[in-house]
Amino acid sequence: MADELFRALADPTRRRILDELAERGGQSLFEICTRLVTKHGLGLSRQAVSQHLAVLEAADLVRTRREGRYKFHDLHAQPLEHIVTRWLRPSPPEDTP
Amino acid sequence: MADELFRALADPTRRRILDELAERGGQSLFEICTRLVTKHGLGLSRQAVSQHLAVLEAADLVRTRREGRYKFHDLHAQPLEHIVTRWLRPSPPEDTP
DNA sequence: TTGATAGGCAAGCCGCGACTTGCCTATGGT
DNA sequence: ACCATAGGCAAGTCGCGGCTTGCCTATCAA
Repeated sequence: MADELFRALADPTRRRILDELAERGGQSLFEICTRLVTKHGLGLSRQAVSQHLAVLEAADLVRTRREGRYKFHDLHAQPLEHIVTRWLRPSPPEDTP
Repeated sequence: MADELFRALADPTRRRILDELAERGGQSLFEICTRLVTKHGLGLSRQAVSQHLAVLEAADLVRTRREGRYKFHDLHAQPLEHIVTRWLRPSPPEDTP
């Protein structure tokens, strides 16, 4: 669980996606894709973004809802609390690699 | 800067090292090495740990001080605050189903 | 129904990161 | 002086992760 969280955060593109969803929730795959290209100047394919979103969803950092042929993505920052409670406030370690 | 921070946190062994230094600061390379092997049951060489510490030091998550032929390592959790201020602060906490 | 749109699946390429191996420097005890 | 200890450096192996390519399914509008 913590493994997937930190793995998801390891990639700079995925962090950009989190930034995007933080400032504007409920975006579809194509919205995120075009915004990353235009606003952030990143050149990546739709599938690349799709795979990034899958990793973020596996880490529970992004929640999705389907409506018709659209799939909307929302940021879910709560798992980040674990990082704070692990080292910023001393607490027993909990990792299972 | 943020790049090195998240890259450092991506590896489970490095997280273990942070846990170790959190519960007992000022350890040398060999101390960390033996503790990881005995307490956590990890099998890694001295050089592996040394390289991990270098990554953690580059991310400013570990501060070191030399004394004679010893090099002591201490946890420096302050960079983790950036994670909180990046996604946790801007958006208030959500529901937890 | 047809075509366009939104998204998914799977195989493959490729570079980076984790780890090892071998050798080197330096400090300190005796 | 000698040798053990503490650590560093560099090259090499190897698997995994990011990305592409190609094709497939599903939904909606005309």
